[in-house]
Amino acid sequence: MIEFKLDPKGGVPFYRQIIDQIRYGIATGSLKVGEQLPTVRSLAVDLKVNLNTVSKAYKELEIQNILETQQGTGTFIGVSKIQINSGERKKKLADICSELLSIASSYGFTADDIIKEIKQR
Amino acid sequence: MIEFKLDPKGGVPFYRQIIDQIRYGIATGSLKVGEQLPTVRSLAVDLKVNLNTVSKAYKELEIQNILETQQGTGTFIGVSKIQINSGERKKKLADICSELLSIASSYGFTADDIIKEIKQR
DNA sequence: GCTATAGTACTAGTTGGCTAGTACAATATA
DNA sequence: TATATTGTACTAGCCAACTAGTACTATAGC
Repeated sequence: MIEFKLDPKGGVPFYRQIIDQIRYGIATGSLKVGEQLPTVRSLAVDLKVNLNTVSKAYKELEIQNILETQQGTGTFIGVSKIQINSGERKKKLADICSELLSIASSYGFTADDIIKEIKQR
Repeated sequence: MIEFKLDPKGGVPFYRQIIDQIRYGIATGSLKVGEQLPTVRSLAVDLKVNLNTVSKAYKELEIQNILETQQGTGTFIGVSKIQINSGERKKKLADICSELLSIASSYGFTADDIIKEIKQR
């Protein structure tokens, strides 16, 4: 189970906040494989947003093979990728690093700068 | 000097592409301190965009203390921050790393994962 | 001072992302 | 099979980001 919360400020869209919280829940173990998520309607009511907003979040996570949905039944944490497919996982990490490294380099920072900074934490 | 180029595809706004290219030019040494940039008009004609688009890029870089503009004279690479103000530089690096860490952690990656990935390059 | 050249300001149109309203379709279960 | 429950599809409105058009202001240099 997991407690959802939305922050209207900060500019992060609602559907993305939902996505992040589910991802984080899975990553930290609060959400387990096979567990059922709240229905789009109940979560929508709970968070006081439209059910399409919740639906959009679920849908995106389903595309990423993280959730599995069955009309009439509900939405569940998928057995599939996040823990299993280490190939895709590696690629994702590589993507994230590439993105941020290119930003950093446009500011004149090197990979070493970043590593040093991260290690300090 | 530097050769500007815009990519209409990819979704990166024109003004941001201009910013990135100037930053990159400074970081790599193609643009030197005190050097004059193309005028907003000439660069606008060159890139086939509105002069306001170029102006927006220059203005943003001026706010960041990277460029210095003088109405009637032109726009120049500033002597100031990018090389000198190491305080702001440090903060920028910290920001970038925070961003990187938070995105990565939402995917379940740790700081060590990131460091490993970056070192491989 | 006059004029060319440089940046600035104001306005407006377009577009895409986000959210909501509402109707539809599929499944479970009694 | 009837009905409740679940996800889906389609449409529309809002808003911010982006770009452009056009007029204005400041400086250089003759």
